[in-house]
Amino acid sequence: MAQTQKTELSIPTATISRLVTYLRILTNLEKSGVNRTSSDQLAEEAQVSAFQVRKDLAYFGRFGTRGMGYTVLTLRRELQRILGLNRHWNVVIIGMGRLGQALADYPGYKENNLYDFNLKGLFDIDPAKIGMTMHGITVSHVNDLEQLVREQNIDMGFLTVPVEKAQDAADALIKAGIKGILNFAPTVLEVGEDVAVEQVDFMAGMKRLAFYILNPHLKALKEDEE
Amino acid sequence: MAQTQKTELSIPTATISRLVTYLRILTNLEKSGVNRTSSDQLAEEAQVSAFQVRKDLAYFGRFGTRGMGYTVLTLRRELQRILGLNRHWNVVIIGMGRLGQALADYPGYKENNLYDFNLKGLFDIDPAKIGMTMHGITVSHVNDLEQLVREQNIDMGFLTVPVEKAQDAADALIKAGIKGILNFAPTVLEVGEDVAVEQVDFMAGMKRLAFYILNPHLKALKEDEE
DNA sequence: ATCTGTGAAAGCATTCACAGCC
DNA sequence: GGCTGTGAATGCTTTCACAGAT
Repeated sequence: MAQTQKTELSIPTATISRLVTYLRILTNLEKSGVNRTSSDQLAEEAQVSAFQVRKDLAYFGRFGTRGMGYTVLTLRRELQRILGLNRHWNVVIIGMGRLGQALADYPGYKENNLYDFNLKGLFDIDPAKIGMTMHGITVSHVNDLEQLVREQNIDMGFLTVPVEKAQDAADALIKAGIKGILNFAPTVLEVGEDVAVEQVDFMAGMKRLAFYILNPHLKALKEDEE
Repeated sequence: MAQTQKTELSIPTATISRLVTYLRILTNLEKSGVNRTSSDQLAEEAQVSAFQVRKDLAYFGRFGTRGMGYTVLTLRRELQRILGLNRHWNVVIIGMGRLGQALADYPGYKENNLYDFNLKGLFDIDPAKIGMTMHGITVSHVNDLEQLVREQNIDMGFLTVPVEKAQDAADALIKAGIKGILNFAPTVLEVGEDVAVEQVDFMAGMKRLAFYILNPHLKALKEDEE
């Protein structure tokens, strides 16, 4: 039982990735002072078809004017809302090795009215790291995770621990009540179906790239736009 | 003309991503001293269906024995060969900011007989950076890229420049003869169809994650594995 | 005339069922 | 009996063609 209940309308995951791209393009257009755009223009910048742009938007509503196109400001705001980027997101990092430290130092988590991710906690299990202050935040033991998540309403966790500890760390995040994990460890996490995981793995990207360099014809199933 | 010529057999891009995952699982099994495995075991570890594992492998040949399963060593070697990871890959980094430096420092580009990516050059256009030595390699001006690519047979480039310079840098890589780009800049590169691009963008991952946390039912189109 | 929004068709990827081999 | 390999069926995503709005 509980077979694939189609809740309302299933949206392709590829659509969500493209919405992120469209939002970026709209932001750039807005910064350049452009007021109106079209599915054609968005399609060209995102290198997809104009059909695709319109279909992607149609999953969420009607945002344009026939014969006229889209208002950049309006569509930008709508995509921001759809993606949930019109509110604050509270984030913790678990695993304060090189990568965790680099992410704690990253300057780009806020962009004016576009998105606002707030680093609220840093965690590790290594006694040598606990108590250190990085980027104004003191590193705590993973045991204290649950308390912080409750008190500060944490939304997502970055998982930057060594691969052999990734599942344990994920379990700790989930037990603490976190609903989304950005997983930098090269492993497939087991999580319940109420927890979202996005994978970030540049080595996997390199390996796919190696394949596609060796097999260029497999990428050539594309055409000239126009 | 030149419409979608189906060259031999088009392989889903998702299949390539999964092959990378299967290879990692096989490597771990091998390290643990396991000799034989099955599509069921691989499926469980990769969190896909056993059908999927067999179909993915079937695009490339027959690697198992009916009734018996797969030999870990053999299948690991085959996947390595299919993905092109049984040879050396020569890599350059273009853009020696924080991220470029972190990637130059990364210790994991070789793993025994599993893969071997060699950093052969570091490039920038900032006079302040050119001449500096990082990780034993001197940073050169992008103008010298073409010569190095020819002399050293460079296969791929990591693009770690600011987003507004990404297309120019990609053009320089392509002009120099590089066939694959690992793009860390948040932009869709325009490249010819004989150049492969893989995107690495953790901020985009965060934004998708925000959407899926807000819309958990869209991920719930899955089932219990038995 | 122009460009969006959308049902229908086509094209892909996944799932299935079972034939084939150990 | 057990587990792979694979054509056929299903289901999902993209493409298309055109109706609808300005």
